[in-house]
Amino acid sequence: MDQFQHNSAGYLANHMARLFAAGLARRIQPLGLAPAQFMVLLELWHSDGRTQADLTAALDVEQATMANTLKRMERDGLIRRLPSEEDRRARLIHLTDRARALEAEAKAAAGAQNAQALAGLDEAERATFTALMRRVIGNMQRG
Amino acid sequence: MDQFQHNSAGYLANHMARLFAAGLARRIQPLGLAPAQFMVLLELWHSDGRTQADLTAALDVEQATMANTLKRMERDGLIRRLPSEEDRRARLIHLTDRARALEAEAKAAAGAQNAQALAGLDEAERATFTALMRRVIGNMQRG
DNA sequence: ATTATTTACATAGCACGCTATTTAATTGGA
DNA sequence: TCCAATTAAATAGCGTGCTATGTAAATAAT
Repeated sequence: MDQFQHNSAGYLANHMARLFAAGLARRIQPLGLAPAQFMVLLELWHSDGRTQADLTAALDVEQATMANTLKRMERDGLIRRLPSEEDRRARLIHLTDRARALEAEAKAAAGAQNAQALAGLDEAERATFTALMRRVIGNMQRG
Repeated sequence: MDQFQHNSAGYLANHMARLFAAGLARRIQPLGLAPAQFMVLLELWHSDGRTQADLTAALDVEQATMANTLKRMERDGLIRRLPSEEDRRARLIHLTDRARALEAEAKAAAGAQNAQALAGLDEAERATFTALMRRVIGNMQRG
């Protein structure tokens, strides 16, 4: 039936994620940021000077995905990589002044996107929604 | 805080959609299909011989995205494009025998992925979940 | 009828996700 | 100690999403 795709959780999840990404992209583009860069910045604003492996684990993406995102962030002047003292294979990721200066505005933009997405949902509905997403994520992670 | 990204609806939506896509990809790969191709096939199994513009609207992606997906599907022997009689700009998309033969197996694979994702959710929870996703999608579409 | 606009599709170029492979450094075991 | 296994990161190649442009056909407006 025609409803199969539009009713399936998988289709809705994909559609919803695309709309989230597009909305966030539109809002942070004036700051010179892309969505995946913003996620890395969230981690680094929280604690700077981490390894690529640490960021990879924190955001649950593949190592190669993170490596490419960091390459673009370095190109764009958002991070610098300094050799680690303890492990000569690793390079620690450090925010630039430019990236540090973007924190408030970027977080506000992301907050606005979340607010728009969740408009009309009361606190209980928001809690239910995120709890259900977490359960579904858990189901797919083990398996 | 560390919880910002992992608790935000946007992060969860992105994560969930990636897990859905990865699970579906793994399940339909033995059939020689990729996720976006499967979505197009769902539309064509339902009604064949449509225009690219029609498929674009049905799946709510950009025209260029659909054009590229259809190019790969043609390359992979899933579709053929026949000139439209009424409009010489348009080419109607037709399933090949190979694509037609994959319907049952591919739908079963997608159903299994959805079942895994929604395991442990009763009917009411599933209904709540999809209803909430639809509301959130609606919020982001208008604006 | 001619011109302007719209429509259908293709293409270029980019972001970001993935798998698979390679290189270099570190760690562990014989 | 020396060799094997592991670990950190880079790179290649691809799928799928996007915006921006270009081209040809169809439609609308003058």
